[in-house]
Amino acid sequence: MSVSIKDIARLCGVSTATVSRTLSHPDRVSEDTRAQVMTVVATLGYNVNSAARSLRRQRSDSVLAIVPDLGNPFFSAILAGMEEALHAAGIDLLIRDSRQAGNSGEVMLNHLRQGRVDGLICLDGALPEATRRALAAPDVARRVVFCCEWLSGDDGALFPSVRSDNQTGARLAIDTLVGLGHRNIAFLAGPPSNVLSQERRIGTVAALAAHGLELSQTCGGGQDFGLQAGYEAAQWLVGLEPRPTAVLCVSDQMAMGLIAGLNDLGVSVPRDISVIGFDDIVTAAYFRPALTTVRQNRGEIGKRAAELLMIQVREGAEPPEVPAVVNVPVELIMRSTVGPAP
Amino acid sequence: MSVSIKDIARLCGVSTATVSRTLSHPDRVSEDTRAQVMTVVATLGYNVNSAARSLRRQRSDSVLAIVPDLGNPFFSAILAGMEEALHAAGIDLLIRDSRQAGNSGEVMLNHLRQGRVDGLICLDGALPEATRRALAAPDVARRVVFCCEWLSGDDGALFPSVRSDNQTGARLAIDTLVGLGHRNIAFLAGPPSNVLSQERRIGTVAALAAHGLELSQTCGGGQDFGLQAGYEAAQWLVGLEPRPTAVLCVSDQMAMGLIAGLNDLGVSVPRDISVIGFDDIVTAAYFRPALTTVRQNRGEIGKRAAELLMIQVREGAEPPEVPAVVNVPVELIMRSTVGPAP
DNA sequence: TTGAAAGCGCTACCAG
DNA sequence: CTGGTAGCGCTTTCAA
Repeated sequence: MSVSIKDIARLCGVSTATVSRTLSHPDRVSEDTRAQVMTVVATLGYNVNSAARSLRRQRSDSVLAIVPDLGNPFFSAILAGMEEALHAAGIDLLIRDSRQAGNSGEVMLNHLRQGRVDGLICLDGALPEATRRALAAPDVARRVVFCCEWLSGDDGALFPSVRSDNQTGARLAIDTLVGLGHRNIAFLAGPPSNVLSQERRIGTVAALAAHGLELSQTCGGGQDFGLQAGYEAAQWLVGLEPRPTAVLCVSDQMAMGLIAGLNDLGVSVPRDISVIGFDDIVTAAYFRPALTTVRQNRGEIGKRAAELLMIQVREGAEPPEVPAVVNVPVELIMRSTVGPAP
Repeated sequence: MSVSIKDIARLCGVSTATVSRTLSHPDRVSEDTRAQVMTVVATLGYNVNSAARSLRRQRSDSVLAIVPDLGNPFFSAILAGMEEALHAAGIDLLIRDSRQAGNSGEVMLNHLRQGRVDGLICLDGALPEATRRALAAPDVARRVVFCCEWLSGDDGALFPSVRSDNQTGARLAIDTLVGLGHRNIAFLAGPPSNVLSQERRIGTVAALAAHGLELSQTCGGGQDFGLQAGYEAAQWLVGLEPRPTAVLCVSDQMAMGLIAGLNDLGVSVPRDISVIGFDDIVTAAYFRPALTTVRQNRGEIGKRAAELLMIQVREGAEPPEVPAVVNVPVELIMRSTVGPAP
C-alpha cells in the first residue's frame, strides 16, 4: 500500500486534518507546520488518492470531451485550447471518440452519472434521440457544453455552445469566388443532417443571394466529413450540367478528397474548377495545390468552450435564462485552389 | 444528491451488501433478489459512484494513453484499437497529448500515482530523464507498456512494448527503390534522438548494404515528424551533390511536406525524385501524387499494446523475466510517388 | 443466500 | 491555528 495522509500525520506529529489542510488550503495553516508537512510529503513521495478525494468532495475535477472523429486532425488544436484553459484551473481533460466506442450517448452520460467527470464538452451534434432526451434533464443539462457542433431544434437551446461564425465563413468564401467571376457555384456538404452542413449551406445561399445569384447545387452525400466522401463527390460534380466553376466544401478533408478525385478525372484545380475548404487543418497548407480555406480559430474555440463549462458547472451559479452562444470569428486564407472563372 | 445503493436497498427491503453483490457478482445472489434489485435499479436510474467503487476496490479500471501529438492522424487508429480491446474488458481509455500539457512526465506519473488510472500506455519514447528514472521503479514499471515508440537504452528493457517491424519496413522500401534503379538514396529522419528515426535508419542502411550500396545522406533536422519539418528538408535535399534520386522518409507527414517543398522548388515527384513515406495515414492515398508508403497495422498495434498492459497489470501475475517485445508486420503500399531512377 | 459492520483515504465541520 | 471525528458510497469479509 502506498503512503497516505495518516503516514504524513504520524511522522509530523500532527493530525490528518492538518495534513489535509496543508495540501488543500495551505493558507489556513501556520507557516512552520506547512513547511514541515511539505517536507515530509516530498520525502515520502506522497500523492493524494484521487478516488478518496473525489468521493469526499463529490467532484472529480475532470471533464470529458466527446470528439466525433479523433482521426480528423481538425480537433487537435481545439483540444489543446481546452486543455490549456482547464489545466490552469486544475481540471483534467479526458478525451473520447464518440464514433469509436460504438455508443456515444451512453459513454458520455455514464461518465457524468457515475461521477467520473464533472462536465461534458460535446463536439458531436449528431446524438441519438435517447441521448438528447437524457441530456435535457436539468441536472444533466447544466453540466454540458457544446463546441463546434450543437444540437439543432429545441433541445439545442438548453446548452451553451461555442462555434465558429459559420455563416460569415461561407460569405467570405462566396464573395471571393463571385469577385473572381464565378457565377455557377456548388456547395459540397457533409452528412445532410449535420448542423455544420446546414449552417454553412445557409450562409452560402444567403451570400449568393446578396449577389443576385442562386446556389447551383448541393451535394450531401457522405456519411462524414472525410476524404473519401470528398473523393466520391468529384464524380457527381463533373456530371453536372452546366458544370459549376467553383465549389465551397464543408471541410478541408472533403476539399482535398474532392481535388484528388477531380485530378483523377482529368479536371484541373483551379484552372477548370476552383475549390475552397473549411477549417484550415495543418495539411491544407502542404497540399498541392495549396488549399484555399476558411480558417477556424481552433485554439480559441476550445478555450472558450472550457471556460463556459467551468462557469456553468460552478456550484451556486444560477444558470442563465438563455445559455450563451459564442461565435468565434473566422478568416479566409487564400492559397492556390482558387482562380478566375474559366 | 443522486440515488445510492442505500436507496435501492431500502426500496427492496434488502441490505446494501445484497445490492452491491447483485451489481458486482450477480451469480452470488438468488434469482428473485437479483430480478427485484435490477428492476429498482432501472426504475430509479441508479449509477454506481465510480469514486466510491475505486476507493474501495483500490483500482480505477481505466488506463491512460500518452500520445506525443494528437494532431498527427497517425495515432487515431491505434487509439481505436486500444479502446476496442480495453472496452471489451470493461476498462476505460483516457487519452493525453504529452506535448500539450507541457509536462509529459509528471502528467503521466501523477495519474498513476494518484490512482486515477491502473496503467499507462506510452506512445512517446522521448521522455525527460527524471521521468525515465521514476518509471523504472518496480511498482511503476509493471504498470507501463510502450507502444510504437519505446525507451532506448537500459531502461527500455524494463517495459513490454509493441511496435511495427521498422527495419523490415525500411527494407521493403529500399528493395523497391533499388529494383527501380535508384543508387543514390537519402533518408529523411525526424528528431535525431528519436528511436523511430534511428531504427528505420538502421534498417535503411542494412538494406542498402545488402545491395552493396551506402546510404547517401541522412537529414535529421526536424523537432518532430510533421509537415513543416519535411517541407524545410526539401531545401537540404536539392542542395546535395550529387542529388539523391530517391528519399525514404520516416513519416508520411514529413514525406508530404517534403513533396510540397520539392514542388515549390520546381522539382517533380516522382520524375526527378522518388519519395516513400512511413505510416500510411489516411491522407496518403488522397495526396497528389498519391503517396507510396510503408503501412503500419495501426489497429493491431493498439490492440496488442492494450492486451499486454492488461496482462501485466493483473494482480498476482508475476512479471516475466524479460518483458515481451511484439513486432507487428508492415507492408509496402505502392502508389504514385515512386518511379524509375532518372 | 443474506446481513452487519468495518473501512478504503480524504475533507470539512465543529470545538477548543 | 489545530485536532477529533463523522462520513462520502461502495465492497467485502465474517457470521448467521
